[in-house]
Amino acid sequence: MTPEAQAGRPPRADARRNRARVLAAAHAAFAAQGLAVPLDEIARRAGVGAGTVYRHFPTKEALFEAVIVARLESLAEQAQAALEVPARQAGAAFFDFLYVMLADADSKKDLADALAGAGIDLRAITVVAAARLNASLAELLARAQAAGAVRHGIDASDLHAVIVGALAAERRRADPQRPGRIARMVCDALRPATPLSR
Amino acid sequence: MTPEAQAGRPPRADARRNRARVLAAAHAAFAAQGLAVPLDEIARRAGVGAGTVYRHFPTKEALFEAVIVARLESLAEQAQAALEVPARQAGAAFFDFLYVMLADADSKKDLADALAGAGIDLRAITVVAAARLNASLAELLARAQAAGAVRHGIDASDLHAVIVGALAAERRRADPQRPGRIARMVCDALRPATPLSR
DNA sequence: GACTATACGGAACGCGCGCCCCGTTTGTCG
DNA sequence: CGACAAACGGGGCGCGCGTTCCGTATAGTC
Repeated sequence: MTPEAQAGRPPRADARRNRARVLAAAHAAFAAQGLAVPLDEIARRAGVGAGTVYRHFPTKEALFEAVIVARLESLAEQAQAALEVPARQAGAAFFDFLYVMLADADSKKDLADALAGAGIDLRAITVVAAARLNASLAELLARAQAAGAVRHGIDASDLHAVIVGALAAERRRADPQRPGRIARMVCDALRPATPLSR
Repeated sequence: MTPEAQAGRPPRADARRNRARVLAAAHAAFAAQGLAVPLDEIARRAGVGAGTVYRHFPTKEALFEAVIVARLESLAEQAQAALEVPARQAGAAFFDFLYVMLADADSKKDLADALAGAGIDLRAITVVAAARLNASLAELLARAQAAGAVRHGIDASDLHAVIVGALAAERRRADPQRPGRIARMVCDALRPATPLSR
């Protein structure tokens, strides 16, 4: 349609800088307090006015989506990378990634809220990012099961549910001394029963 | 102080009935939608006016607390009952109660929210009820461990975290076809490793 | 250094919801 | 059946927060 319009001219330097600041502040604020955080506080943290936030993101939900999509895409990339291992290491790759995912989201309210769909209806973009992550996750799971490292009888949706649960559990305790304790239990739950593995 | 005042005369019949209605409606509403549900909707569901709700419960949070305390006390009673078994059945008693607890809270948002402390600061009464439940739970766990039915190396706080997580996971999927699937996985995670038990 | 489009900040608006008030209804007791 | 207190209900107030608007500041350009 209007190629010059959709390309536009590059945004001003301070605009780019402020956009980045807002995203970072929103990431921190959402992670710490979930969706409940007032938008004014995000603006304050970013050192900008409320109006500036709205020029970059049309709505608060859009801002939240942007933060979540960024995190989901980061996770999806790592999952993709985990698929690049030989079949024999499929089990290790699966569990390693699970640890990464749970550790990344440790004490972060936003991802858990988003995955749990707490109150908000996820928009198309978010769904796309989540779908990519889920696809990789399902593939990792299937390969780990084929390699005998993960029990049969569970599917991707079970895995998804368990991950959401583990996220909620980890964030609940917020125990910096022993991070990943829940993650270890979950991983044990996924493994086929073996003679005492510890 | 004023014994006639604190005893008072028995409340009117319709007052008792309406109080019960409000509690039931609040239970359903909170379970279905969490804290987010507007108070007017609870009143509407109960078939009363908003003013009536406030005459029985001074604040929305108090109403929420009343609902939660009722559920916690019910669970605490069942946990207490589960302690009445011989030591040899400690493992079964523990897992049975875990199933009850997870099943009871299946697809109920309120309990999970309350246990997770989502946004609200729990008041003294709630804490008392939760403490009683936790004490019984810890005792059940200890006995099950002593009986060799549950692995060592986890404590009551681990258990608590896992339960919160499982609640979140169960409520996420809301799959009426296969209830308790997460619960089964969690129970497997708690058991000491054994030759394939399924 | 001046000019313009772009971006900024924060005051102002509207809405939703928790909470309160008061005219009306209803249960209870003589 | 009549009278009085207890309880009801829903309209209204105030606040918090998402969103918008516009006067001001500043990056980019000649």
